Amino acid sequence: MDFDVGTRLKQIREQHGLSQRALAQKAGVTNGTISLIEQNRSSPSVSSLRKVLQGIPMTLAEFFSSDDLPPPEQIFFKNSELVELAGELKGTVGKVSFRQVGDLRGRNLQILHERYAPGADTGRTMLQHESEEGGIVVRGQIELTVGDRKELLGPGDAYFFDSRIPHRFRNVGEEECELISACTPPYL
Amino acid sequence: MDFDVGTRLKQIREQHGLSQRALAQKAGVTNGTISLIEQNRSSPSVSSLRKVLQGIPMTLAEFFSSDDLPPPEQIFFKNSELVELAGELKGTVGKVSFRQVGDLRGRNLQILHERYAPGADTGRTMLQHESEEGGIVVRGQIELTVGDRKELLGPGDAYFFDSRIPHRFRNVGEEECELISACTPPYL
DNA sequence: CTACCATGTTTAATAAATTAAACAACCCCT
DNA sequence: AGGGGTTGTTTAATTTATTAAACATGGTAG
Repeated sequence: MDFDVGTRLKQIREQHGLSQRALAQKAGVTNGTISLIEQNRSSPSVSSLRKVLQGIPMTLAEFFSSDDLPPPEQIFFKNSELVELAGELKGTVGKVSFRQVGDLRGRNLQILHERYAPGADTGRTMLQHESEEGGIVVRGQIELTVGDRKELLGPGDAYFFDSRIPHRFRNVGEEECELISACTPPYL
Repeated sequence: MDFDVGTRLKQIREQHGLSQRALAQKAGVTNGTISLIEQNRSSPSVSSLRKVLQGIPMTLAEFFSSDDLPPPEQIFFKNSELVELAGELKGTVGKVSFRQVGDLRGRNLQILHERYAPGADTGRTMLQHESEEGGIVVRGQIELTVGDRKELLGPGDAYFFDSRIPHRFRNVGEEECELISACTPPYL
């Protein structure tokens, strides 16, 4: 957990086009404080940091959520690629199957049970919400396009991607398609 | 941005079954420090807070991403109670159905596609991970017990609850049960 | 009931963050 | 060139957090 508070603050401040003094005034601290923090020569109290971030403005959660999470490398998962977790669950009785999509270190997720009529199509290409989404196909087939990758997914197949990448769902079959998905943070 | 650091820390510490002294030792600070922070009588420096959280362990981002969501009041959702979102999605073409489980303000979620053989049963009653979980039944029937509430869920029905509440899944039918769930933060 | 061990709280001494003000460097303008 | 304005940095004084140790409470065994 080596979080570089100083560099992070400087980065954010400059991204907002603020000088140390300008930010200091809006935040109600002195410019010296900002300087020392950015050099990591003092570790601000959270109350100070909160004041500083109020001048941005930005929440503490946003500040520390700068683990610019690299987009997961694997996007499409075939049925057999789902990770079975039942074996690692303690206290289970009988035959239980828990199968996980990818190696998620998820964020806020919205669970969706989606159905697509034959020929149905979502033209959604851009998301302002920085979010991730994933899902599992239950019935039928769906053509999923994510960036420059395209895949036809059938029952048991799954997907997981950063939804800032343009994407699209199309039911190219003649059967209704049913899938269950999750999105983080919630799409609506 | 009124983040209650003290209350938050106390909450987390107790959820992990640690005393102030136990946490202090693991973190490399004194018990008095923990006490004062929890009473909001001192605002820790982020370096101190980082040390404390390392004893949990927990990242700063996770710590501040605690918009203490009150446990959702509704636990069981009948098929018809799922919230249809397709109408609010812009740019869709054709017949698309997006149905959401509850009014989630989710956190880190783990997506699971679960199957239960007839008679299968999870005896899991306690979770140390503060987490939420939810899911949708795809096939078969499952008896879900959450705290003092019990419900038999069939295809299309769903659930959503705070998994710190003792809970249990039982397939009481003669058919295999299949459901898709999500858990936040990841269970394993 | 008493002794003991764990818990959280408080207090004076110490260490560290924050301030206020001065310093140095840079750019722009006349 | 030389002001006037800005930038970020530094330094001594002050405020605040942190420590170490004592205090108070609660439960439990003997």
